[in-house]
Amino acid sequence: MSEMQQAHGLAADAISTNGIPGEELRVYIERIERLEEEKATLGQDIRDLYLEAKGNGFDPKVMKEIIKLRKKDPDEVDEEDAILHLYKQALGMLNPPSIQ
Amino acid sequence: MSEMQQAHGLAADAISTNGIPGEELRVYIERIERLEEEKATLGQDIRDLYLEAKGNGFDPKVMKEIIKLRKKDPDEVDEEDAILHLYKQALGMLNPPSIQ
Amino acid sequence: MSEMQQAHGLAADAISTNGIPGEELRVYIERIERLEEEKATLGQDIRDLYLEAKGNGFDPKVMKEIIKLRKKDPDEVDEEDAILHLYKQALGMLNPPSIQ
Amino acid sequence: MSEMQQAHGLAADAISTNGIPGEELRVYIERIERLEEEKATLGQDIRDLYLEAKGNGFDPKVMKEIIKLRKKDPDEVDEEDAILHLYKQALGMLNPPSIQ
DNA sequence: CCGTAATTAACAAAAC
DNA sequence: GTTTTGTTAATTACGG
Repeated sequence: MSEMQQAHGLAADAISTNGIPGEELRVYIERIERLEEEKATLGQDIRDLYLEAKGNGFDPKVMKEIIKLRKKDPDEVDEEDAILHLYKQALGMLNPPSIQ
Repeated sequence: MSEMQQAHGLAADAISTNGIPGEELRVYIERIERLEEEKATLGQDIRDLYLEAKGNGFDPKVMKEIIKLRKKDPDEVDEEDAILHLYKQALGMLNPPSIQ
Repeated sequence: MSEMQQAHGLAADAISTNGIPGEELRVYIERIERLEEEKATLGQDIRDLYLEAKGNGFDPKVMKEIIKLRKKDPDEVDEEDAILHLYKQALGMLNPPSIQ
Repeated sequence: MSEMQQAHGLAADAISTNGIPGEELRVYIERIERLEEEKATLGQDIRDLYLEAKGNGFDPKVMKEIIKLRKKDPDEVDEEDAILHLYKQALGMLNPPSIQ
């Protein structure tokens, strides 16, 4: 068996005249296209949900921030917040203590 | 009925002490997180498929190019190719005619 | 200087045989390439600075966060922080009051 | 000399009460902000040039493609084009030979 | 060197 | 309509 046939794991008649196993390639392409379509649908669903939430008085931008925070380890978040706070102090970026 | 209750369409007892209808917000957040999870799973599936194709001798980068082309209107593609070719000519970027 | 102009003795019109004014196009391309080169150099300088700061004990990620905050209007930042805080309250995401 | 002073290479009086050498941090931040500003200016200049070229009849999208090609090794470009052509053949995506 | 993470550029969508 | 904003894709840099 030739190297190319071994590489692609296909019978000889699945190989196009140019040496590319077109059927195998087509199957990969179509499976990926199908998955990307589903992914795009979910993206649209998510966008719709944010719009609906916005219509009900919620702030999508802040919702996204919440979701981002919930994905992270709380300890990591606290740690990073602490460093950020130190840097703000060192740079005089903090609001007056009365509103902390 | 208060303005906020009207805006959010919720019964009084669904409103947190801070004025945010927490349950409604939580439901939105959790629905979005669920959809994002499914979306991420599909993204992983697509990556896996590219890896499998690569293992079988295909070039993922070129596959992506193919998929991008298939999404476009063929006439658009031809049109843009034609302009690109003109620009290459004008800039002397073309290979010798023998291999065109 | 354009080869084509020399070859064809074209002057003001500078139009290639394919109808594209190659000299004008080339000038645009080269000006853009020059600017992109300078832009890339600055990007490298910035990366070097972050590395140097990291070597001196600073956290580049937090520095980036600081820089992002300094670009925004402080009132906007405070406003958004306030909403974020309300949402966290409503979702029970706040740490115990003792460490607020 | 304390560990922190060594790490930051600063005299004791440059250290804020919270342990962060604020002056050193501020200098880094401001240098980076300056460089980013210059970088943004170049980005705007590039955008302006594309707009001007567009106003003179050139296609910015194709110009970008040209610039991308000129950055790459020509052999790489040819190689990838060849694979793309093979895949198109194998998938029946080629135009009739008469217009190749 | 490979996979991962982060930056950047391209594209699409939505606000004004 | 255009102009910004947000999302997605791709390149690049980094660490294992």
